[in-house]
Amino acid sequence: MSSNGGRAWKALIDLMRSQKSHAAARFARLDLTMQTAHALHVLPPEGMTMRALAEELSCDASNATGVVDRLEKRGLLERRSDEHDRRVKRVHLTAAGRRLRERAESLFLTAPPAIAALSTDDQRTLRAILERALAHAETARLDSSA
Amino acid sequence: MSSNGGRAWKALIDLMRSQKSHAAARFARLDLTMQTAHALHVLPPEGMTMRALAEELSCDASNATGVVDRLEKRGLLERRSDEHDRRVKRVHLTAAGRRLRERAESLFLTAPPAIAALSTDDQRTLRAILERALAHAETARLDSSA
DNA sequence: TATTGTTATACTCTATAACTATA
DNA sequence: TATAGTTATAGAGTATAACAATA
Repeated sequence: MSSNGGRAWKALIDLMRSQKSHAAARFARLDLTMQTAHALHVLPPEGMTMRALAEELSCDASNATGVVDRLEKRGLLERRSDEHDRRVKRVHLTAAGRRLRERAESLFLTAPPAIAALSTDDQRTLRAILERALAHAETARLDSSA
Repeated sequence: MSSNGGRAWKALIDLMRSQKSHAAARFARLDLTMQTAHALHVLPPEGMTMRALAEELSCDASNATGVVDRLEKRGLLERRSDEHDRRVKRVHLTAAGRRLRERAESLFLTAPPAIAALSTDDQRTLRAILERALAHAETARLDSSA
């Protein structure tokens, strides 16, 4: 037999696979991919270094350059050189970027049919368990970078 | 405030994002990507048409050609022309493909640390709820293709 | 005419290595 | 020397359009 954890993981993979194109299509209407949408999502008002953004996007720094290039070309964000360390560039959302982010935020929080069809109880329980799993993931991430 | 369903969806996206490279790295040790691993996973003993495989992979038929090309080049599967309809090609796993699939299967069922760290109760509940969500997704899929 | 599979094309994501300009 | 960011490159996933062979 297989463990519940293993089966849960398999179900998680299958569910994401079945929902992925649906989710991507919704972001595509804003001319965003999951990755560019996430970049808008995590950029704080005070900006963020390229390095930190790459970390947030779970990708190599060279890929963050491309993501920022595409968004900067559309005027959604801008690079500013750091005054104290001229190697560093901080990325800031523009007004247009903040407006688009508002619209993207609601998509992250709109459950697709497969989730919306669950009972209220299931939805609440699912949320609670996934947030506990995320907390474990975050703890592990911090431990490994220490 | 946001709905639990919306929050659950957001947590699902975040969790998959944080686990994706970890999962991909495990399949990479078998020289498989998530997509090629899934192709091996779904191929039945009697083979499958390119069309049906593309449907299973949730991608365009032209992309299935590429996936099958890569696996065929490694001798993991083979294309056979259908006898009754010569437009159709059926894809079959080879012996080597079946052996590799065995090894890949266990990876699909091995929970990453973030899931394994959950309590036994949480793991069982998570599995049950996700499988219900998957059932909803499957129902919707069948309805839309009817 | 419609369908199956393929090719051609273009864009995005991903990783690695090499480079630059700073520190 | 080490670090921040970039460029170059290559492989993979994705979608659309056009095509040949077959039905």
